[in-house]
Amino acid sequence: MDKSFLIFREHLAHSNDFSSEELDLILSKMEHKRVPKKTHLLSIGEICDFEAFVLKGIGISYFIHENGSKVILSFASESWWLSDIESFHRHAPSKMCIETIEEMELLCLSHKDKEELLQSIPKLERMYRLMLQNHLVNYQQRLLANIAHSGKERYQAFIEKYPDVMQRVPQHLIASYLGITAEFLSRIRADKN
Amino acid sequence: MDKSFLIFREHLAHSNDFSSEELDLILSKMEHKRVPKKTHLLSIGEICDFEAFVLKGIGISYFIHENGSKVILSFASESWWLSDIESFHRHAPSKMCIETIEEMELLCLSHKDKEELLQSIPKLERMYRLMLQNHLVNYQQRLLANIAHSGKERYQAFIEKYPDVMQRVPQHLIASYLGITAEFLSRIRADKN
DNA sequence: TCAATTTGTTGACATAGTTCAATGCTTTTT
DNA sequence: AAAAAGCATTGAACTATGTCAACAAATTGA
Repeated sequence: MDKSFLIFREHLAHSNDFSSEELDLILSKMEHKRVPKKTHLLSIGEICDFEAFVLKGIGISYFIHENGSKVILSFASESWWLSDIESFHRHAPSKMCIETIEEMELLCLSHKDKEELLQSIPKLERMYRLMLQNHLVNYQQRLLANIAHSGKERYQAFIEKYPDVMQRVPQHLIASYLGITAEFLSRIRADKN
Repeated sequence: MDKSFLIFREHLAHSNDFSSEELDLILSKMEHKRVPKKTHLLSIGEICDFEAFVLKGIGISYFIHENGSKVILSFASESWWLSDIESFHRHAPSKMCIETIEEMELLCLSHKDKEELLQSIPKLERMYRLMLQNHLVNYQQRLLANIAHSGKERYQAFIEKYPDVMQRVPQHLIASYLGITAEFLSRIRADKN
């Protein structure tokens, strides 16, 4: 077993009690991929057939605004998942793009393999449900922040919460994630207080 | 069996294949409640111990902004669920409020009963997972709209998507849901085109 | 190592959306 | 039926944020 898989085993073991055999079975279905930086993993209109656990590197998912600019939906670095949930589950053409920023190492699960795993390890269903719940709460809070807080406040909360991301991705992508323009973010940062 | 429960049976049967016995078991755990209008179901700091399926009426969940105003997180009318997922699952003090707007009829499930149901009907776990997925996609799209669309566009999308809600709740709450002020929504509506 | 591209900054101006205060209209309460 | 409370509208002034354009700095690539 590749040593780099450890981060994933730990991730699974963390909040769940899978047996060693179950962990092996899960891992056996996950395809280890190495992807160069600035590479598209999913384009608009394609059907997303992966749920990728990030072993290394950082990637983004984003929509394209009518005016052509990117709207960042999420960043995914080590121990996060990268996928278009909607497309993956409904087998529908994706409305978003996914691409790498740095070189990435991923563990990818296909829809078919995921269903098989869920059949053989019912406990997994629960893990996914809990994961989705946490995810959902995150989106709720982000929506709330976008409605109730200023650009500056959102920026400050962001660097507090994701200091590493701040270092690893270009500022204009963070601006987009925060729902402000790159220029405005630059001004916020230039502000003395 | 109360005839009004039918809407819930249909809801469950719709996308899932529960046996009649399973449906009965689920229903047996759900407490039927009638709640007058303008009634608090959950206040900040309380632990939310219900997931309520709406048989009738309409309610809201909202946060209180630092300046004292409400920020509406969601409306819930017939066939929707009303709960604070975060508080319910983590047994944590709630950061939001839930209250009725019209008189409501609810089917409430407690945390303990939910866990018991999940034990006896593993298929339920899957249903919840799928429900959460849809929910999540909704929040993603709403976040996206808040970042990428103007107040006017969001308003137009809203009346398109939830024409009934528009009729049933005061305008200023819809403004809050959309992330704009009541005054600005009024001006949008006054606009000729 | 030089050119090309991407990224970040700054200024001047434009605008979507807010704030506050006044007013009239409904709905609820008594 | 009157009073009170909540709700919607409007005007005027204000502010957070966007746009466009120019430029500087950093990174990448050949």
